[in-house]
Amino acid sequence: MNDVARAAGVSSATVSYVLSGKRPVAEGTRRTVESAVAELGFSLNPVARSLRTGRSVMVALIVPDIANPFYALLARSLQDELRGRGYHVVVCNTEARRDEEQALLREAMHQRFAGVVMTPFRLSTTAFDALRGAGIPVVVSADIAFGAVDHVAPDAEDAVRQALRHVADSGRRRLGVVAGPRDATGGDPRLERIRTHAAAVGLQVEEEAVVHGEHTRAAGAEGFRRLMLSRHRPEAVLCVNDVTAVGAMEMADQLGLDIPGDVALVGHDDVDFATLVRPRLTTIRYPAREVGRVAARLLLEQIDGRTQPHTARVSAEFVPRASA
Amino acid sequence: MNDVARAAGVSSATVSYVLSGKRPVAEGTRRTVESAVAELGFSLNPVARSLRTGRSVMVALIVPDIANPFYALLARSLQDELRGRGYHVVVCNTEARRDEEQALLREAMHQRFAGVVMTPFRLSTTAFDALRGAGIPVVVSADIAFGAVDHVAPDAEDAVRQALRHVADSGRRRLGVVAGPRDATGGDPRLERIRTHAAAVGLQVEEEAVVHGEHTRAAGAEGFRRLMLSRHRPEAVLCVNDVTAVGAMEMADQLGLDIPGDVALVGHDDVDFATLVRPRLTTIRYPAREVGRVAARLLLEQIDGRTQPHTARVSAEFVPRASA
DNA sequence: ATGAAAGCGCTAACAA
DNA sequence: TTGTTAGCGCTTTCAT
Repeated sequence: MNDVARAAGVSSATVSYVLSGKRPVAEGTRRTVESAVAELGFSLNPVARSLRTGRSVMVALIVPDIANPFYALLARSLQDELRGRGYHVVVCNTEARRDEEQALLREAMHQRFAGVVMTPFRLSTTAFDALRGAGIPVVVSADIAFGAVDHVAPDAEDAVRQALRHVADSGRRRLGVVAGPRDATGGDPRLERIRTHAAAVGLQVEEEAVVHGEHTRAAGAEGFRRLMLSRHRPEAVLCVNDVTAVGAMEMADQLGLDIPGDVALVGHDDVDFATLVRPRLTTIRYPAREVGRVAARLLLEQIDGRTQPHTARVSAEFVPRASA
Repeated sequence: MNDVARAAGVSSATVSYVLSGKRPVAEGTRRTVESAVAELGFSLNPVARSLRTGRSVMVALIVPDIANPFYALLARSLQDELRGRGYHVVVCNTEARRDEEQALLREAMHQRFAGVVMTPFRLSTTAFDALRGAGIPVVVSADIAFGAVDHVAPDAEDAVRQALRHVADSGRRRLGVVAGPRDATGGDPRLERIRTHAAAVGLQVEEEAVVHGEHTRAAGAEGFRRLMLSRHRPEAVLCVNDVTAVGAMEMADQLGLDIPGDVALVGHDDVDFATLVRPRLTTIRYPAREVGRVAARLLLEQIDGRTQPHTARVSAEFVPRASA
């Protein structure tokens, strides 16, 4: 920057102000500086800037697994929205483990990240206090709220109600659920929602018809197997997300069970491959792209000065296809 | 850091040396400092460190689209390997566009990134000279080499030969190819490999049986459609990757064509959903996880001082399933 | 074995 | 309207 200042015959402060526009600069001076900048191909050093301002240009996206297509699409969307404002997205995988979640949050603080977008699984609901204290904007994308931070929450009541009515209408009674991990923070809201609406349409969700596991293909397969081998085999199974649902499908194949003939199957999320599997997966869509957009919006609002926490609702939607 | 120094009754230099281990420190001093660090919950400011050393702790992963499951898995793998050494992965999407590729490379320089892992598509082969000049480690994951930079290259001759023999053995003669974009740097090596080995097993690849397009589902569908509606409809189609192959599958469905009955289909990559579609996709596996591992290894070697460019070969493998 | 001090490149008070 | 300057927190040379 000093080179530019010298070339333009001004002080480095003036160069800084020309570049940032934070203080009026005489037209002529501005032009001289700008051409010196162009001449020398100069550009600001973001690291020095970060040190001085205490804020970097990196936004952490902290999710269980970027290889899960839901999070991959969320990452893509978030980046598309943030790039225009000059922010970069650092992707971090927690594997839904509490220690990783905490470690990554700490790291985000140390690195003075410009913001954090996270889907926490096992964090305590007060885990973001430190970040907030450090003035780092946070957006949580989850079924439940985590303290007083911005929250992108699904509006899924209608969709789940429709899904369950759809299942009930096909004459099924006994419902099974492949739920999330038992020790996730706040339990499993998707499971609770299913319970609530199941009751309303006369569906039974026995205690032993709920199996818990991680949000992975393997866990989905295993959970589904347990359900199918239980005394009171469910006639319809809802899965906590599409990845587990696909695991369930593969297991059905192995067990020689027909979907939806022998058992109906419903997922959550509507990821890319939901229309690729056969039968096509009936699911409750939670739009990753829009979640990314909304998260970016909330984050930028905070960066721009909003301090009051907001909750934005994103509508889920029932998507009946062939598996139920 | 000054707080720690004061608390321990030493200079900040000593604190720095205790933390970095770059100079011997008396056992007693070390302990005093360490407990002061623990006491105050101190940790180094990575931004200040980056400013001073001229190297940040961020590694850019620059790919066409992180929502493509191949790249998503590559990202995951790269992070798993790099995290232990304290590096973070910044994911950048180019949409395979030259201007984005260049812009992101420039940005990586300005940000003083610790390294760049990239799958370039339309860059000139000298595009990395500037980065190299700035001393920033680069690893390219691509079919072709890009100048004198580290290169993770597929070793695919055997796999492609097997694939084509497999197709030939099933009695097909006319081969179609859904290839990559026409203006990609270095053409389309996958296409060329197919051409070479097709000749060897007596398969014909007519000029009009090659269609070009992006590596997307939509482009795959469109390319496949053109092939199927051409005068000399191919009896087998090879796709540049699995995403396009799945697009082709969907198009086959729409056109009322049976796979592999009416036309055999082979993909590239073996992404997650290759076993999810029906029929299961026959493909040429290119192991994303290992690509990530190898890229990380090469990158770390450079960070640790190697300057001589290396090429690492990763074996592709023919995976016969139901679509061909 | 340890300390003093310069300086990485920038921003923002304060001064003129 | 512009300049001077202090420092952000660290690493590293040089001195002790």
